[in-house]
Amino acid sequence: MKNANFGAYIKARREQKGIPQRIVAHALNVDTSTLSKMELGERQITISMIKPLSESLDVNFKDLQIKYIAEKIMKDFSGQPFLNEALKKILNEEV
Amino acid sequence: MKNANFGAYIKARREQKGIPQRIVAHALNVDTSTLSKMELGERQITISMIKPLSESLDVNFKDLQIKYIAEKIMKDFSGQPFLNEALKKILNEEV
DNA sequence: AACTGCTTAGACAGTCTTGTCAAAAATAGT
DNA sequence: ACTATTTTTGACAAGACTGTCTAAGCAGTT
Repeated sequence: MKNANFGAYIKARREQKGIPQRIVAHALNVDTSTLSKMELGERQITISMIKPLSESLDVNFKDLQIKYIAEKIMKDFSGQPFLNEALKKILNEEV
Repeated sequence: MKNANFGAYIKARREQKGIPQRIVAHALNVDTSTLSKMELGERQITISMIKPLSESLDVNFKDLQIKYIAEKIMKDFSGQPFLNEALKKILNEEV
């Protein structure tokens, strides 16, 4: 897992499809200024934005949510000695 | 994983050992008012506090970190349909 | 009752984060 | 070059959050 930036990924996807910020910003109920900052990592993207993001960008919701969550966790906890054990604990208890 | 509260757990442990807030608060470089609020869930406990917490409370660091991280992740993402897949993704890539 | 130590509550200023606005900068289309 | 559209920037007010201080509440002791 690279220290990838989710905002940059969103931006790349959006440009790939030729969709202007205007469209995506509207789906998120923010203005383009806010979306621009999200893409540049200057504003947080919240978990509740993943659905409208996936829809307005026409990308797979499942993949996007997985990517988002994984990156967020790595951002918060990468380098912690027992991160893996914590993840396993959740997986085991969440049966 | 119950919707357990980490602060409450810390508090229970501390009382179990008969350690006053004064001691733990000093280890964390905060005053007892702040620690009280942490125990009651009115202030955040950060990952960097886990080490001094484990030391001042004489509890196993590994267990405490695992518990802290697992609860934090559940707090942020429980209910998300693809949380498990995101955790597996991290575990697979972090070899 | 008074005293001691422990814990909690409320108020507070300081800091950080948020989304918006207006303007500037960059890009594309003609 | 000009125009229209898109994107970024900086400033800003509003709100949330942090740790501290002070004082209150509580239990035990003398």
